[in-house]
Amino acid sequence: MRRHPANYNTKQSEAVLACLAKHKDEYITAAQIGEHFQKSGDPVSRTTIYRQLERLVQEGRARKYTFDGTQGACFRYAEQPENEQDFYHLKCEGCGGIFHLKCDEVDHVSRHIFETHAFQVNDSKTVFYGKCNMCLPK
Amino acid sequence: MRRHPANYNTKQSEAVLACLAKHKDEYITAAQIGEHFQKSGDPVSRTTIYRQLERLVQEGRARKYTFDGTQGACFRYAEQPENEQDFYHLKCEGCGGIFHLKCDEVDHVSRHIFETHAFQVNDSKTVFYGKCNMCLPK
DNA sequence: TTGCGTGCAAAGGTTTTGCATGGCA
DNA sequence: TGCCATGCAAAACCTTTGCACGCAA
Repeated sequence: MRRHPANYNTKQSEAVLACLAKHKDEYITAAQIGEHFQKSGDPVSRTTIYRQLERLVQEGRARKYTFDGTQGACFRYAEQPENEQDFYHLKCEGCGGIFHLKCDEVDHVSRHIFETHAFQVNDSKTVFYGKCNMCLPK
Repeated sequence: MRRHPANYNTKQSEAVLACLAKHKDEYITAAQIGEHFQKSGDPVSRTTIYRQLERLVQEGRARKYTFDGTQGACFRYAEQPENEQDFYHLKCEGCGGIFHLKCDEVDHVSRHIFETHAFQVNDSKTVFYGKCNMCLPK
């Protein structure tokens, strides 16, 4: 039988996805997902978490990011937006927060870069580093 | 005696900086710097490389980046541009190449994000992920 | 002697892989 | 039986830290 994504899942697969959904837009790490399961009284091995995350990314149900972190580089994961819409990311170097940006002006620049500089921007992965409102001096 | 940056350097410090200069705009890793010294017949310990890189970044003579890599997250380093100018980065997800972008339109968006979305963009760290000319389908 | 750069070794992280087990069709 | 998800342990990385040594002021 040809498996469809919909029934290709196991308990842990769904659990990992549910965890990403619960921590919507938080861009959690594999370790954090592990802690989540630990607390919920149903621990899942780190290995399984990584394998499920990899699968979810392959299936287009999760996204993998490499944001600049304070303690070192590591991968972070988030749910794939349901409507497939793309948005830019603002990463605050002060508080570490990650914000979404949906903005026509940026879309315009994205097109401009493609037309003028022959580079096709993948909006959802693009990251503007900087300082958020709260972290700006004064 | 108060040391000045100019005479605060040792052989390895200069060597690391020279290596960054030699691999200009390549955004090399600590490991690659190590290989560079290995090949040149004058090996330097990994520890020293990291320490010199940290110092160079502190002194504003090098920049530290966290680019999304294929084989995992790690830090990459590059010379600080002599004229202190900032530019955006285009990271090709196909070939892994990193390109510089100096563009008024992007500068404009940078200001727009600050004025409208209250987020101050650090231009030199901002990364547009996507596909370069060579890697675009067709 | 004092300060500091250096390098070895070890530690602390994250992520991946090998292998045996167990569930389910 | 056969497939495959699971989990333990170990490996492979990257980066940082502790400690002792040696050079130069």
